[in-house]
Amino acid sequence: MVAVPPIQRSKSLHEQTYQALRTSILSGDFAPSERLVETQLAQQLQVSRTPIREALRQLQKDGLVTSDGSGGLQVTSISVIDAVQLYDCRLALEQLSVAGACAQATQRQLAQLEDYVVQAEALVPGKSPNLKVMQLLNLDYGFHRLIAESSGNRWLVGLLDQVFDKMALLRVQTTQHNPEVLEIRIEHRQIYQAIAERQVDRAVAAIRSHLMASQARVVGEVQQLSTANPSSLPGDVDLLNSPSLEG
Amino acid sequence: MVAVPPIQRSKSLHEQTYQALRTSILSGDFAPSERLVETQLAQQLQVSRTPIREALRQLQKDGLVTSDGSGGLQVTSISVIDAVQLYDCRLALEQLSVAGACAQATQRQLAQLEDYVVQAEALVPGKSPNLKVMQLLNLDYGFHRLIAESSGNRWLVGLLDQVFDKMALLRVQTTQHNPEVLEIRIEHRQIYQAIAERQVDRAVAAIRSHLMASQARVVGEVQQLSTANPSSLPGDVDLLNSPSLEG
DNA sequence: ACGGTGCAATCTGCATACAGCATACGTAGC
DNA sequence: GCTACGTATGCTGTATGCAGATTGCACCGT
Repeated sequence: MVAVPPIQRSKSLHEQTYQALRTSILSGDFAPSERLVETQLAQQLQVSRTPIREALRQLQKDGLVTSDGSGGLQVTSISVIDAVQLYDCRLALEQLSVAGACAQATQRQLAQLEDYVVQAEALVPGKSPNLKVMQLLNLDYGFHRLIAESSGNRWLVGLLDQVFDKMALLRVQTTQHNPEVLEIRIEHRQIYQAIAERQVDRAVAAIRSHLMASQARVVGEVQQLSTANPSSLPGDVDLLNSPSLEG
Repeated sequence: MVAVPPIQRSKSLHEQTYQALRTSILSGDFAPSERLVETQLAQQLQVSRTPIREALRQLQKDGLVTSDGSGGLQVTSISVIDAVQLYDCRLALEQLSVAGACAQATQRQLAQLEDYVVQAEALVPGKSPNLKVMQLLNLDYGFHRLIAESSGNRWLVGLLDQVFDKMALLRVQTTQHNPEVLEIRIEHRQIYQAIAERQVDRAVAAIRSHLMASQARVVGEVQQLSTANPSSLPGDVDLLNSPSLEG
């Protein structure tokens, strides 16, 4: 009996549809408040409405699409308030994440984490700034997600993924490209070093200051953007009453 | 123009189906590892397979049902390890929850919180212990959920709900009824008082000790149950390597 | 010109039909 | 008797058809 690898079975259409729509949404391929019409999507993706509907239900659970009152669906719109609250959730979860990673990360995972840090640091400044920022944000996502995985807490990874998705959505809806984001490379190295040395307190402190700085960057940028172009974004109110990242 | 109230429109079948199945699952109406067959469910609920499928996709996203390898779905089975990890997530989130509630809870919400505490304390010991524990656990759920709502963080509520669902699932799968759970009434009052007095540090400390105690109760009970009846539950391993509620 | 009514187009919700696949069972060959 | 193959049954995945609802528009009346 020779070792015959199992044939690659293409995933179900509703799964592929889900991935395709999710990617499109997170790439900003849909205009804000554009209605997602099943028949149109079905025609574009060349499938029937049935897998489309199932994919849309999943996206709805993800919070990436929202019912618009009477049956219709549209891409969820993330406000500044949402961003602040999402960062609060993210900080709460990622503190657990780094603590778990300090205790549980394997050598292999630590090496991968360092690789993310090094890759980000190696991004040459010559390139087009936007592309560079894009790549940096991808590395940022991978770094944080790997920390969560390293904690060994399967549920934590799932919860954080949901938060990440919505933050990515905010990003495409505001097209952030603040040059200050380059700072995260320094912050990432500090987080990595603390984890690699298994120093829980330092790691928690590092992730906290990283996320608080990120939150401030995002809020600042979005508010600047919404004052330059008023009424283009929801939730443009003062944030001073929020508990925002305390504790 | 007299005020005519809008007619009550019954929700869509897939929504009703979702609610019905969710309730059934969290009530333990399905045998562990029993396969959920679309056609059977459709026949029982007297609807076609289409709304059933949409409801099942949602439940899958909720983590309440899981694919069993080849297309089939079954109720998710929660192990002791999962319980520990879920409590870790829950603690991370609920610390944010109480901190937010300290800052944001309205007088009305505080009154409702106190009502939960009082109702729990008033549960007469005469009743059948199981019924009493059941009622207490319902009050427990309402108490914690209202704290999350009081924080004003809409995403936090959603994330916590997901955690609560899985813990409820664990409960029905292990039929916990540890008499020690009566302790939570004392712990709840302490949490409530700290929130009512807007003392963030005390509230965070109170929720932490409450959840750590709950985690210990649940783990102890499940492990006792699994040693009494070995191999009836998954994940019966030592937990000493887990980061478990540190930080 | 303006408001209201009726109609047409479009979309969602649901049911059903059909095809492919997995599993279980029975049967034939050894 | 045991293994291996063929077959039958049941379930999932997908497409499609139909009914009800919503929206936009045109037409009519004032």
